[in-house]
Amino acid sequence: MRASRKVNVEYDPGAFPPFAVTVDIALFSVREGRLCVLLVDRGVEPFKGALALPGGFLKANESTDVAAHRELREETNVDALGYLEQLKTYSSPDRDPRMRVVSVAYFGLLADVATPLGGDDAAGAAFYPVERFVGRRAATLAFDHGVILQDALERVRSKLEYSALATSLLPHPFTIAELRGVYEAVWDVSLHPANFRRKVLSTSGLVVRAPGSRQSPRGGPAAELYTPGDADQLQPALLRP
Amino acid sequence: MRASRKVNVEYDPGAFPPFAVTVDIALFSVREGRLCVLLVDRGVEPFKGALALPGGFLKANESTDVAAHRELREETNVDALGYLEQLKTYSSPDRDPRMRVVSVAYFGLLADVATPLGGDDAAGAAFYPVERFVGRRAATLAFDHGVILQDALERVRSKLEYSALATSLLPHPFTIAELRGVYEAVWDVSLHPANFRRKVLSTSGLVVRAPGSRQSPRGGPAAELYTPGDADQLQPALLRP
DNA sequence: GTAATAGTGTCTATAAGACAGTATCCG
DNA sequence: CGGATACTGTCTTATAGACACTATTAC
Repeated sequence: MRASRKVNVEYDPGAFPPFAVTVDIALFSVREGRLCVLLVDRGVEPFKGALALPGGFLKANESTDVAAHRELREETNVDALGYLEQLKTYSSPDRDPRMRVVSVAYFGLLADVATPLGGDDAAGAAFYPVERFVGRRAATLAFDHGVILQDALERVRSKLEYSALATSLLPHPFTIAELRGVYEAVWDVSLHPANFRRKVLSTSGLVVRAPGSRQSPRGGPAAELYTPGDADQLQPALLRP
Repeated sequence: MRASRKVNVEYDPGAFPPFAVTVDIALFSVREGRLCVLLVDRGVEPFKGALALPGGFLKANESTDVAAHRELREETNVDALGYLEQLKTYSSPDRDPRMRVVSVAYFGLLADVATPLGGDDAAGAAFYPVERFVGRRAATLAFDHGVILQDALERVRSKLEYSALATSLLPHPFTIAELRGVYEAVWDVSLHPANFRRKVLSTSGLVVRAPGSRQSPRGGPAAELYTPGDADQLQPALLRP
C-alpha cells in the first residue's frame, strides 16, 4: 500500500482502473410561469420507460464542457441556450446497475421561445414542471437523476440571488414583470411588484433600458423593455425572501 | 489495485472510451495569519520537481468523496480535517501530457494545530502561502493545478460569506479576534475589529460563548472564548468588503 | 507611562419590506 | 365603468461602516 502512489505516478497502464464518464444535463426553462426541466424517455434497460436527464458518454478527445454542449444540441436547438455550467460529479459505485460510471452533471438555462426539440436524439424529450420531481411524493427519475435535479435546482435558486442569470431564462427584450416571473417561478414565491422593480433597477448592470414598450397581457399600461446588463455578479445581491 | 481491470468485465469494453479518474485536493489552512495550501513535491516526470496538489487515482469501488478522504489521510492526519467539499471536475483532453485523465477536485479546510504531515505518502508535503500561486507572476504548479487552486480559493472566499466555514479553520475554542484573522487571511483584507465583532455576534448560530477567556498575545484584556454554533448558512451573510 | 487590544456605544448611509397612490390599458 | 397592471413615492426597520470611548494587558 505504501508503494501504491509511486505506482500511480509512473502510469503503468494497468495500474489504475478505467471508468466510463458521462455528462448529464438539467436544462431548465420557465414555461407558463412554471419552472420546467428537460427530460427524456428512456427506451432501453435499465430504467426502461423511466424519465431521465439528457446526457451521454464523454468521447475520447473532448472535455465535459464540449460533451455537454454536444449532448444538448442532440436534444434541442442550441441557439437559444442562455447558460451552461458544471454542477457536480456523481461517482457512487452503484449509481449505474450495469457498470462503473462517473457522471459529470451540468445545469443549463433556456429562454422560453418556441423551442424545437428537434435534435437527432430528441425522441421523447420534453419539458416537465420540476415540482413533480422534488420534495416528498416526488416522481422518481432514472439512476440518481432525482438527486442531480435536486442539486441543480438548489444551485439555480441560489445563483439567481447573486448573479444575473435570470435574464438567461428570458428572450430579449423583456419587461420587469417578466423578469419577476422568472424569479417567482424559480424560487416558488410571490414577489412584491413595486419593491422588485426598485431593487432590479437599483442593481447596477443587471438590466439596461431598451427602446419601445410592450402591452401587458392582462390589462394595464404598456411596460418598458429591458435587455441584460453587463453585470455578472449582482451588487447588492437580490436575496430570496 | 492490480485486479482493477477485472471490475468492468460484465459489459462490453468497446462500447465507450475508458478514462482514468483522479481526485485532487486543495487543502487550506491559516498559518501565522496567512492562508496556506498543502502541496507535494513531484518526484517523477512529468512536472518532476514541481509542486502539485495532493491526490491520486480513484479506486474501482470507491466514490470520489471516499477517495478524497483517503488521499488526504495519506498526506496528513485526518483528525483535524474541518471540512471537505467537491469543487469541480477538470477534463481537458490535454491536461495530462501522457494520457487521458479526468480529475475531480476537492477543497478542504484544516485548523492550524500542530499538524503532523506524517502520512504514508507525506514525503515533500508542506503548506505554502497561496499568494505565491495566484494572480500575475504566480509560481506555476504541475498540470492544471494552478487553475484548480485559483478556483478553490475563489470558492472558499465566497463560501465564507454565506456559510459558517470559517470556524473549520480554527481549533476550538477560539476568540473573535482569531475568527477575524481567518476572514482577513482568506479574503486578504483588513476588517474593522468592532464592526466584525458586532456582526459575528448578531449572526445567529455562527458562534456560541464558551466558558473561560484567553490572554491576547500582544497586550490587551483577556478575550472571551467561543465555539462554532449550529448554523450552516449565515443569516444575514457576512459579505466581503 | 505607552502601545496594543477587547469590548461598548453611537451616528450615518444604505437597503428591504410594507403600503398608498396615480396613470394606463382591457373588457 | 371595474379590474388589473405599470410605475412612483414614502415610511419603517434592519444592517454596514465609521468612529469615539473605556477598560485591560504587556512592555
